[in-house]
Amino acid sequence: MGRPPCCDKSNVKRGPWTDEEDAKILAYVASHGIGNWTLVPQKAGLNRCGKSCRLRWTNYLRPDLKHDTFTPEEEECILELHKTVGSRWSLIAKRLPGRTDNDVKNYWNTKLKKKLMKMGIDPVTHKPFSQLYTEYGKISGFTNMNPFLHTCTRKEEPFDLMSRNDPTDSMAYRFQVVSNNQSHYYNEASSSSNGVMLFGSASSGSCESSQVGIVPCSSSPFECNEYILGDPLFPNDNMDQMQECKYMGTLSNSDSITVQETGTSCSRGGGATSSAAESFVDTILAYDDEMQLQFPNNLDGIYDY
DNA sequence: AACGGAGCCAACCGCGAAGTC
DNA sequence: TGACTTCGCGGTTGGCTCCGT
Repeated sequence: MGRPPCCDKSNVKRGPWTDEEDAKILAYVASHGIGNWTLVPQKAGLNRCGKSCRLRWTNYLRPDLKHDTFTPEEEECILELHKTVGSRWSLIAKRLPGRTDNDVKNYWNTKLKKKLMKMGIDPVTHKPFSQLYTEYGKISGFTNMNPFLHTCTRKEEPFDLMSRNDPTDSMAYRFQVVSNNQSHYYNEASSSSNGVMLFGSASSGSCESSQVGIVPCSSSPFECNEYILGDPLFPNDNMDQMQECKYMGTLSNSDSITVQETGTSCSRGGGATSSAAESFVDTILAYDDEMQLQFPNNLDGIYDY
């Protein structure tokens, strides 16, 4: 059973708002203030969905909104914030008085994204394409791997990311991709519309300390292996192995994060990781085979990789 | 003048979170 | 506690305008 519609969509007006409708909302808000939006159409005498009324108010009619073009300072601010939080438009808009998330989103999609691309900068990672190709090459076997790995290990476990002023208002996600010899961890900057994940930055889970370019994270440390431990597909013996190797990420002064080893016993060498990765892949494939046998009709062709 | 493509932006959609009973 | 309602968000779409041919 789906969620019931907020209103009878066949009987409400849609599309562009008229001056008269705008005036009714403005008059209603002026006398009643902002409250239950589902009641607004009825009380204001509008044949519109309440959600539509709210949107019209928040994106266009609010008296504190700016309707002029973005200034270079605002543009700079958007770029900087997007570099940090990705496409969390409402977060970015909160830092720009008079701008809505819709404004920022549209401005990004129509102007800034293209501008960055013309400059040879990836609008997702904010890194030069040349640098991305280099990094991409380092993750050998990335494209040859089972594509399931690119998406299945997304850990829907938000962690506090950056937000230098307000540590509570920003969340991001990390990904684990097990490649040939290493586990790679990524902060999600955004995901593309076709479902292919795009990675904001990478930190290596190798046993060597490394300095990697990365979107700035909060000062609160994290442990990479915690994301693997909760994975039901990951064999227990390998989990134990992973547990031995702990890394701590901390924010340095610059826009980078230092990943360093904090565990006392890091027994995992390249071979061990490779074996862990292979076991992981094998487990998934075995699980997949089992599913195929159980539901041959449902899975036929869907996971054709 | 007519047409088509690109750019732009307001509005819509669907989902998850938060709130209420 | 769980069902239901409302809100807020990010992604997407529809349609208008501009511009080149």
